[in-house]
Amino acid sequence: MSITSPADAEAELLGRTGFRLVELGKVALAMADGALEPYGLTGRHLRALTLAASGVPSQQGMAARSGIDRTTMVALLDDLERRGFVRRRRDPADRRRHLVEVTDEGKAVLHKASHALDRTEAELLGELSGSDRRHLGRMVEHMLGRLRDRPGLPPIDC
Amino acid sequence: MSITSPADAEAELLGRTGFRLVELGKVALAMADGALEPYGLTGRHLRALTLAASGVPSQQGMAARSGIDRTTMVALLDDLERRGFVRRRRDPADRRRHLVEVTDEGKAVLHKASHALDRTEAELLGELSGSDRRHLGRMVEHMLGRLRDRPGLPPIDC
DNA sequence: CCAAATCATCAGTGTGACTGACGATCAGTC
DNA sequence: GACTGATCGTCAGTCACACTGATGATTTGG
Repeated sequence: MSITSPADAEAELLGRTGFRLVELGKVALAMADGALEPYGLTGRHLRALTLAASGVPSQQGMAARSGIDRTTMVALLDDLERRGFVRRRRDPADRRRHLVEVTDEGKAVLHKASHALDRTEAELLGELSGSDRRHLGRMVEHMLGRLRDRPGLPPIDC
Repeated sequence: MSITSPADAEAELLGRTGFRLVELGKVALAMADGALEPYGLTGRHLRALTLAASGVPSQQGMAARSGIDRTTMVALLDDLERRGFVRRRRDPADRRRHLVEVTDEGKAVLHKASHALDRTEAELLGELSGSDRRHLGRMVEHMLGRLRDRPGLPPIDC
């Protein structure tokens, strides 16, 4: 399809499914950040906290795994530590490393944040039926699966 | 559902449809920027160019319509003008305003960019069937329709 | 024991958009 | 016609944010 009238140019750009998906992604991120805000967390903080909870050994390992820059990871963990959600401890087995362990407070906030995200997700998906949600999930999964290790794509650092 | 084991925490976060949608949006944006790059355009340049083509009168009107900051719009149009894609002219009816008109070169690049985005979209949607694509489009549309004028959401400035 | 590699960190840099101000112009009022 | 307030485009300064490159501490392998 080609551009027929000048006034259609905008509609043609904005109407693309790709553009809508970009828009939807931004809205979803904004909603998640909004839901996390009462806990003083951003999406990246949560990502870092989750990585710590999943037992990734070193900070650089967490950075590599998530695509977050290693120096940014330091700052994120600084925040989380200041708030008492994680604790850094030298790895006795390799004293270059810091073991990042989630405190009880960190676990509690992770739990609460998880529920907040559940509510956000419910709001995001709106009145979509169960089968619609499954279908959507499958299609998104399918697209991401094919594209994820496409050359030249930046890592998704959340 | 609650977190059962630490190792599941990451999967639970990353497996959410909301998170996947954020990821897909970022991938889609990166692909679009990649497709536009040969023409020296970014998504925002294209958005500005499209706004100019659709006949929005003033620069500030374009900014307001798109959510792009007014000073950023100046810079975008500076770029586009330097490349000869648009031309600024005082509005004779209101000499405060600049009429932004798309040059023939601008129209040509808009046309080529549109085709590039078509190809990107084909790659993004992959092997989804026609009915899947329609279903996806309807669902995305439905979600965006409900969420778009939700309070507190930032404008989508592309 | 030494060289190279790895880890966490930090200071400096750079990019990108926003804030606030400016001169120019217009619309409405007296 | 002069005055006031609003709007337009622009620019300089600022701010947030993440990245580059370097550093000291530590480990690993020869």
